Amino acid sequence: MIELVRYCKQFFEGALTPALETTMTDAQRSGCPINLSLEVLGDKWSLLIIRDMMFGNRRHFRELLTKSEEGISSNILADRLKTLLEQGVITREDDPTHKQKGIYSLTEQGIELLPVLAQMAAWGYKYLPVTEELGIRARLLSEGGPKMWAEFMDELRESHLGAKRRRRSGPSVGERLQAAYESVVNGR
Amino acid sequence: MIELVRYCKQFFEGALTPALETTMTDAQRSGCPINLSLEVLGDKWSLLIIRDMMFGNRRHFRELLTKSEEGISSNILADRLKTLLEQGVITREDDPTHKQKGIYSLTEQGIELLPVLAQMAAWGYKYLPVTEELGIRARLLSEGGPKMWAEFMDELRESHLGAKRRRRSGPSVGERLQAAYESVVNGR
DNA sequence: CTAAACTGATTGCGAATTGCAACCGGTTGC
DNA sequence: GCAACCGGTTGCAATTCGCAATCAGTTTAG
Repeated sequence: MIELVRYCKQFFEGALTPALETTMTDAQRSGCPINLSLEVLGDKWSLLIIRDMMFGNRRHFRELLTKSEEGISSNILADRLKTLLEQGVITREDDPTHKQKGIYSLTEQGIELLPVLAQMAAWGYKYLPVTEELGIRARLLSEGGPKMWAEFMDELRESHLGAKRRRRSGPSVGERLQAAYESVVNGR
Repeated sequence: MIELVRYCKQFFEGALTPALETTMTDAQRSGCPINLSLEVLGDKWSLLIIRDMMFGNRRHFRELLTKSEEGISSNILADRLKTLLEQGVITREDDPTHKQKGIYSLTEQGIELLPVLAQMAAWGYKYLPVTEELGIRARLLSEGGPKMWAEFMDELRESHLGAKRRRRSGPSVGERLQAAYESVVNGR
């Protein structure tokens, strides 16, 4: 793995355009899919940002900053958003209603992180000291299984990618999760 | 969350025994299952160690250290093994054949990280520049689906927990994954 | 029209974490 | 008895993290 880095270095050194150099800064340790995923998402914040975008409908910088349960700081948030943008997990576009606001959206690649989050949530729910309010979504998603995940991903494709979705009867998965959360918060 | 930390600090400060201090170092940021999972596994190495224990049959310190595709350093490995032990993801016992060797095993909690790894591998395989050799396991696991995962987890329960497993016909999932990997390495 | 609040960030700085190499005492195999 | 191997530990430099303060431009309230 280190050999590979050395190889890349001697191969590219001095011959890179600045533009390429900035995109090649990530020296990958191996071509293993788990390792590559961890190099993109393997820290304490990236997946939390994705979580908030998926389940909390946070689409603006300030929303992600202040409505975060864990209290991310602004420089970390800015850095992670930049990385996720570069990796193609999210996109950013200007908000037409406010010249400074940006709207962050999940890409298809980002939406397909839902099963990862769902499995991670199920594991945490089973083995870690999860709060009742914050665990209810994990429980419902786990019970709903891959079928529910697929439905939720379809909803995300609608709200983040603008994809048309065939109409369903009854409340959406997102609405059901939110309602369940609120009913726990309000003491049932 | 920060308030909680401050509260704990003023509550415990100066009144902690050293023993309690070492076990209370982890100040959790929130009771969200995803966050709690990330506080245990949210770094670049922990899940790679689990991966090597699951798919590479690495059970000793030196095996994990030297046969790692990515080249983990010994202090990091020691630190992560300690954390995973404390969190109940793995266990350690003395190797009866060698007074210095320890045998690390996955607990049931650790074995149930397989779906997380499988989803992460599937995502990486789909979206990241995965090597053919190192991607073949991810492809087979993805195609095999939850049924194959469950079978593999049963095999892990046998090799790590000493659980009895009802006999199956044909090669095990572990053997099939290994054979597929080798056939790719040997140029088919 | 002006002041306050809000926008998405950036900067500075101390503290914690990481990565690397060297090293350690004890054990095993030859 | 001696080299190789065992699971780690230590020292140190470099990077990253977390926090608070700050910034320039934008919107809103009075």
